[in-house]
Amino acid sequence: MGQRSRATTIADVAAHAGVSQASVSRVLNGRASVDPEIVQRVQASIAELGYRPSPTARSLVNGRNNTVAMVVPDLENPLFQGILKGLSLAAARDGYRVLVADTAENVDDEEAIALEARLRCDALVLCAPRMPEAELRALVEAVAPVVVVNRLLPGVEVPVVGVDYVRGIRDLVDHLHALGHRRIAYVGGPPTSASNAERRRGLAEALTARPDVRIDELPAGSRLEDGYAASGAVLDAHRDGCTAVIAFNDLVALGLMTRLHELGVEVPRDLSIAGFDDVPMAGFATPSLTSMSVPRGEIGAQTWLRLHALIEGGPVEHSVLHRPRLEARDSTAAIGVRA
Amino acid sequence: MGQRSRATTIADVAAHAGVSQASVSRVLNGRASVDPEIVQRVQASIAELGYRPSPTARSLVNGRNNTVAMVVPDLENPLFQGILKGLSLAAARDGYRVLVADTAENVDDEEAIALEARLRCDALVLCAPRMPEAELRALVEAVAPVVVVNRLLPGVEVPVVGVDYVRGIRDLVDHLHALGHRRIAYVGGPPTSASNAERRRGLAEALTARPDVRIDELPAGSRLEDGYAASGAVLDAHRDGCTAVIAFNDLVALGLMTRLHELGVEVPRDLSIAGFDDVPMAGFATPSLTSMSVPRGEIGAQTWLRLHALIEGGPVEHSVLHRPRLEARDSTAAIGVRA
DNA sequence: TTGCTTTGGGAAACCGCTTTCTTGTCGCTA
DNA sequence: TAGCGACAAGAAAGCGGTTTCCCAAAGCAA
Repeated sequence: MGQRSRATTIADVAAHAGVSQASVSRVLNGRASVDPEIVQRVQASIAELGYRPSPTARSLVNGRNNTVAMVVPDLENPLFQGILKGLSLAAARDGYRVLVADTAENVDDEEAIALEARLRCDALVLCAPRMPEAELRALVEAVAPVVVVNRLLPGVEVPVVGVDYVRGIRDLVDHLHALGHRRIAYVGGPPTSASNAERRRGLAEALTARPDVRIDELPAGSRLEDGYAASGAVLDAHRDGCTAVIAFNDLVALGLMTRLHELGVEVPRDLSIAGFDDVPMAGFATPSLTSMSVPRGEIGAQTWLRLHALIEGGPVEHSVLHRPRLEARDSTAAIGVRA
Repeated sequence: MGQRSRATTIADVAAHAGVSQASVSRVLNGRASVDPEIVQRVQASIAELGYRPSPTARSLVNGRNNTVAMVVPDLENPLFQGILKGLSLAAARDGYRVLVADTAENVDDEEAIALEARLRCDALVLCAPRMPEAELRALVEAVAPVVVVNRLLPGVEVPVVGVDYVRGIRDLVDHLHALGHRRIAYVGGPPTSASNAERRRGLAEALTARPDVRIDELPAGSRLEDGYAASGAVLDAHRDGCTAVIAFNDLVALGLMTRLHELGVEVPRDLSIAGFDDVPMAGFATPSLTSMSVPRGEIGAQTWLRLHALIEGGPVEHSVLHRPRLEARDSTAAIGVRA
């Protein structure tokens, strides 16, 4: 690419070394047995001319890029960042690069962006796609090889890597239950979020397993502001008997705690609060926030593993859901005297 | 790319429409005057066959990719994430995609990664490169067109987009000075960080401008843990007369505040604390954290502006340093009774 | 020595486009 | 009616590699 003045090509090298292009190519790719003397000459010429093969030309003939694209709804989401980092590092080890495509939460653009990205890459990672399930099924069909992250897609021949939110939430409810809590408020995430739906399924399962628990659902969102704004509803629930809160994620939990602190509600004495994701800040909140830890980088690495296998046509490792790990900290405590 | 079974090519379209490849290409690119009837036929064939031109083949002949790479020391750094997001959205508007290359803070790999990335792209963004200045100068020469972010490079023909840390720190010192603080502790960042050096220059300038101020430098780092761990040194400085702290960034400030809270030091009554970067959490800390706000997305957008101009060979907008905006919050207050 | 199989390496085809070059057709003027 | 210029569209030449195909030389057995 680019406007460097006439980069040296394989033809230049061939001429300089007095051999054919084919031989240079063979040397370059370590093909067949080439006369050691020719290898020498070619390598010398390459070094002298500072020759670097054009990846584009190679792509054209090889039909592959050594590039994959990650399509993501919002690059600023810490979860996706961690996944991107893990993916990009793992891919780099295999000589692949990662292209990012931010759909800016624009559901209608998702498909077009994915298709376009696929044209430039050997494979795709669809990160938490927002589109309706039917469309998604058609899309993954069209853009294979592809790995879907953080969105379940039952009965489809596509590896899915994600978080077992159902299990995570159940574990979290168990934790609170063990602390004596029976009335729990769930401060929910964006209504369109698939992972929010998973969390709610977890709540439903937990209810079935523990009939003595009651859960109040309060709508909120996914950001600090949303948690902050949900404080009113939470306090209502509290007055109504809730002793613990599960927030959609840590940001919501932190925002909520901030507001509760302002209002003089003491956590965990008056109210236990738990988040999800275990963002770095969770351990540094006051009080430190109980959360479910999600291995972000690991998810990225696992994603690459599957994508790579798919690209190489090797055996496809199957889907995997990472079970979040409970990080019990100070924001949840045994139920005690109520304010 | 990819293993789809023999994608349709321009030749297929030409055959199907009964015209030459050249005509199809002309239709595709809106070139010259083509018989409207042929345009019709070609477009019909394209639609019917579901033809999409190969970006790779186009790249080969056009000598460009419509892709740029962003080389970054650590994708998990919130600052770089914001820049990446801004860059990628702005570039997308012009039909460009962004490739990410994480050097994992590995200084020795930076050059190789940058050169390799440049081979696949039309241009490069070097984000806070860690390498020594001499090498960097040689590198930017080699990989042009390039824009450097968050690292000053005086006297070089390369656009630099960044943050005016010097000015930001001076403004912050002014803020504290206005509140009556004269003894300030600076909890510094990583020794190799160029932006840390800039901040220190800001401190030096502030001292010159305000001879009545004294600043104690304490080494720390860039993360929550580093701030947490720096509490001992900060308390020493406090006992020694410091009434305010400027932290390398918000994470350090937040980590420090967490520890101080644990130790019963009250902010801002006993000690004023200010951070830098204005991460989302800053406004939600307890007390809310005074910080210098940096327009992350805007930096990304500005970077694209320059890169695009460079690629197109248009007039190069020159370097720009964004002056951080003071977000005065509750963690800094007028000097008062000391604990 | 002859004849056959290896084997190394060059010529050329090809990947899927864009663009130049060339040809053929049409319309116009003399 | 012949002749010239415009112009639309096809043929073909790249872009920079890889790979097939083929030939010449070498190695070996008979």
